[in-house]
Amino acid sequence: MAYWLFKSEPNKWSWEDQLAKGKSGEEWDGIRNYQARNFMREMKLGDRGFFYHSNIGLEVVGIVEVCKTIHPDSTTDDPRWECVDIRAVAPVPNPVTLKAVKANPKLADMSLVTSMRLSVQPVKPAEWAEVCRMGGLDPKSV
DNA sequence: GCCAACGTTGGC
DNA sequence: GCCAACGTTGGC
Repeated sequence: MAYWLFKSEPNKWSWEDQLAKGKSGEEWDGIRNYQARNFMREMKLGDRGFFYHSNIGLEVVGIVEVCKTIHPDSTTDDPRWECVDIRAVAPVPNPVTLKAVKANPKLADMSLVTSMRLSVQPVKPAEWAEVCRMGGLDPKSV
């Protein structure tokens, strides 16, 4: 299983919005960046991801999973843009802030730190476990 | 609201 | 194919 990180501005699409969609999930549309799209193409059903609030909050607030693999983005007619669907799995009991990520030497190479502007990012298994631990989650249970 | 980083566009 | 101009993202 692979791990990812999804960024969203909470005033546009928040963790609460995602939670409200429940098990059916929601299209992760609006991505207009090739790198981000290419990562979504690599995603498989059941892959896990962090849900990160950018701009407001600046913290990892939830765990999501990929519930539909790559398909055309319904918000555009441009065939270049595709996306996956994700659904909420669990909230993070103690949201992990960007500040805390930056302060943790183990996470110095995380894309969140090194590729600040990328809106869909891969997360290494060790980083996944570390952020889960910081958030108060057992990595084995999510 | 500012501005740095960086991706994209378009003229040549 | 280069590179300057421009637009967007996102932390601060």
